[in-house]
Amino acid sequence: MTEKSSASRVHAQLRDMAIRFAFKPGERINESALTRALDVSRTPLREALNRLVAEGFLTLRPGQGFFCRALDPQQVAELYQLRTALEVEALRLGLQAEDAALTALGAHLDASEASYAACTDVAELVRMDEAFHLALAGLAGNGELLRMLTNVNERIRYVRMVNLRQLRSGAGEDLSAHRRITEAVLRRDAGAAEAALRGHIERRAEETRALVRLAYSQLYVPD
Amino acid sequence: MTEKSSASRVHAQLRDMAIRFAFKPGERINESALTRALDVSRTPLREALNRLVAEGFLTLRPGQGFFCRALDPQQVAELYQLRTALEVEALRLGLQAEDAALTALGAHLDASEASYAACTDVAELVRMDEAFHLALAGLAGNGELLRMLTNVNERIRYVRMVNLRQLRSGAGEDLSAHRRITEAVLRRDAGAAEAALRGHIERRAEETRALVRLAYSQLYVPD
DNA sequence: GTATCACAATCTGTATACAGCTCTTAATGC
DNA sequence: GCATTAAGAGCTGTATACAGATTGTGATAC
Repeated sequence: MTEKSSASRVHAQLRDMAIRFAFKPGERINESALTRALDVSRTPLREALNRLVAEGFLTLRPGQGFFCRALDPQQVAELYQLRTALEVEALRLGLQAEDAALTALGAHLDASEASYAACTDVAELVRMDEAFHLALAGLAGNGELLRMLTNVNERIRYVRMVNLRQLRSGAGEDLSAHRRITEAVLRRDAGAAEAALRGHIERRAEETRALVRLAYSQLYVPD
Repeated sequence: MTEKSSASRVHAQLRDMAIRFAFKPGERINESALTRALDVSRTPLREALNRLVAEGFLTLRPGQGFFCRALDPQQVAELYQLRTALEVEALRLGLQAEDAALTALGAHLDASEASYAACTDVAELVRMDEAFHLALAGLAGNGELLRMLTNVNERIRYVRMVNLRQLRSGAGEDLSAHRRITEAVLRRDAGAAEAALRGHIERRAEETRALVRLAYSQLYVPD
């Protein structure tokens, strides 16, 4: 069953590790240690690392090797703005989709709403949250846009998990945000849909911004 | 003076080649030939190729190697939509910038308008066009957004050159589009600025779409 | 003339080897 | 005790070697 190449397999593994900050922010990545951990030679390992650099998960300092990306408020804020840009434009485009696609989105929400409210696993929660937003953005039928949005999502997934954990433990989560967006979409009300979506993302961005600023010390929880 | 690593140097060279479609769309890339042409071994070459895959310039078919990206109307349309998404949101954010930054954009336009109208070199024309849009997007102060926009620009630069060449030889170029956008920005008129920018990009996208569809056969001009 | 199959050449993907640089550490001088 | 420095280990970046797969070619059968 090990059909795929070592490089792509290692690339997927390393991306998962980078998403969950298995490498600490700013940390240097030891290639020799990784070859032992992942049981590959340095050639495919470095090919995967180079791809992760291009994807924004790592940086490469010449002569010093690969480092994990930083995790500062500025970077997170920028990525949330990027997410807004992509999702809002995708929404505009998606409103041109045919009725069947829109009602499918509504059905998706109806089906997942209950399990979303009942879910206690934060990772699963984020997965469902991302799934809704990706389904919404998918209405645009733009593969490149979806690819970039997926990349942005992966790069902020960690702080998004912390954000949702906080919301669940605290008081403030607004479970009807997705519903309001979806209803505006079903009405093909572009103004209301865009306002709801933009407000939803920016609210989460603001929460996360405060989180990253104030709680940086406990933001990284080692295994 | 050869300070930088082979891999990054080769990466820059290959990106330039990919931008100008020195590799034909869909063409398979012969690594051995490239090692001779660029005078490096396959290891840094393949590291650079892997980064270009992540950047969207190439694709990698398992067991068959690297291929140049396609050049089909759908792909181009998607990238133009992506450009709209990024630039429009950057404009929204940029309107919050301080006066000095806005007037600097106006000065940039004043300074370049004459040479833009007089310029006959299409490559230089595209460079100036991109420079204006990047300066506009730069007002947002979002490095990640600018990075993605730069990548999108590089991937559509070839068709943009063809588009501008056609506009210059024909009748239709609207040289005042940038001016109208800038004036709305200086007035901090968000609605007018967004409408002008969106209309400008979508007009060019539509021209390019027709171009790619109808003139695909002469779109690729080998050296 | 067309399809099938075998063989050879070529290419991809990976492992390994090695040169040069970087960082650490220990020793020395003050 | 502290800064400086020199030696050593470890690491990065690149070249090369090799196994397996793929593609192209030519022969053969029909």
